[in-house]
Amino acid sequence: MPELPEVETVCRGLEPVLASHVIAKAVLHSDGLRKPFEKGLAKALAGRTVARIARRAKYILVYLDNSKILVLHLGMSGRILIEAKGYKPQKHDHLTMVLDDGRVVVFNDPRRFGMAFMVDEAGLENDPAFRELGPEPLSNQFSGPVLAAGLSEKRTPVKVALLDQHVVAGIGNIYASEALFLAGIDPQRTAGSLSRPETETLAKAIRSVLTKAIKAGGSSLKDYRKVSGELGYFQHHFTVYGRDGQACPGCTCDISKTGGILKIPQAGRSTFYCPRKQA
DNA sequence: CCTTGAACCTGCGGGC
DNA sequence: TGCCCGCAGGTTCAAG
Repeated sequence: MPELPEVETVCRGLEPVLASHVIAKAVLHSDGLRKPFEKGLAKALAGRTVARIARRAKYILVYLDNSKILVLHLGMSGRILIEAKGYKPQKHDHLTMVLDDGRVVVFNDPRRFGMAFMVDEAGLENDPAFRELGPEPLSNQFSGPVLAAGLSEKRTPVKVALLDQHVVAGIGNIYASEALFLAGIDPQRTAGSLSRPETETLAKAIRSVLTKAIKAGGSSLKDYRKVSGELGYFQHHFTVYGRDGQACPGCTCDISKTGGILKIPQAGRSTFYCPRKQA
């Protein structure tokens, strides 16, 4: 679920709930996620006021009033829920924060690939998790030439390169396939073999795909919150991801002969593409 | 250095 | 109905 657009949607939903609010109490309900929780994490949060929420790559940054940041990563299965006063922790809840208005922010993650840790605001860019991150694809730090520079020396398939957070930050397995489809580029192409026009097209496709997904998330966020406190969960309509065997939009060929959209393994993960549009 | 593959976890759906 | 298998949107570490 959580790639850049989903994380961005969660951040936008979290902002009005947390910003300017006091974390009255924080409670850990497990030993940790990927790594054990730092000693004193709950204590470090208690009594702090949240200044603002931001996102970097797939990380949620909760800026506190003491120049420290609570960093959250949703991993594969992490969710943030906003629950009403009196909420009782449930299965796979790892961290809950009771706010000054009684509401409870819940970090739930069944697979425990997520993360939650503190970092000093001043040291954010030097933290191992952030130091080597590539450019934000929706910022003006990102462009065709920047993408070209990131891909040029790579011998991996371009799809695999897009998952490398050093090249560009925030793209995951879904949007890598989606962007390459939109750009009309074969995911099996060697990253370094792309021409300048192709990297330009791909950079634009990345921006387009992510922007549209955020827009979809933003609009569905409102609706979803009417029935549940979960932030950023919504059904996307993907063009190729998860649609193997189905017809590719724009293709007029006979699926019974072509097989439609293909699913292939790359670097241990599934890639979806149309061999006719992405040749 | 670069690249690949496995590991980390739980839950779910499909096939038998 | 139940069991077993493969698979899942991410990151990191070891080994080649």
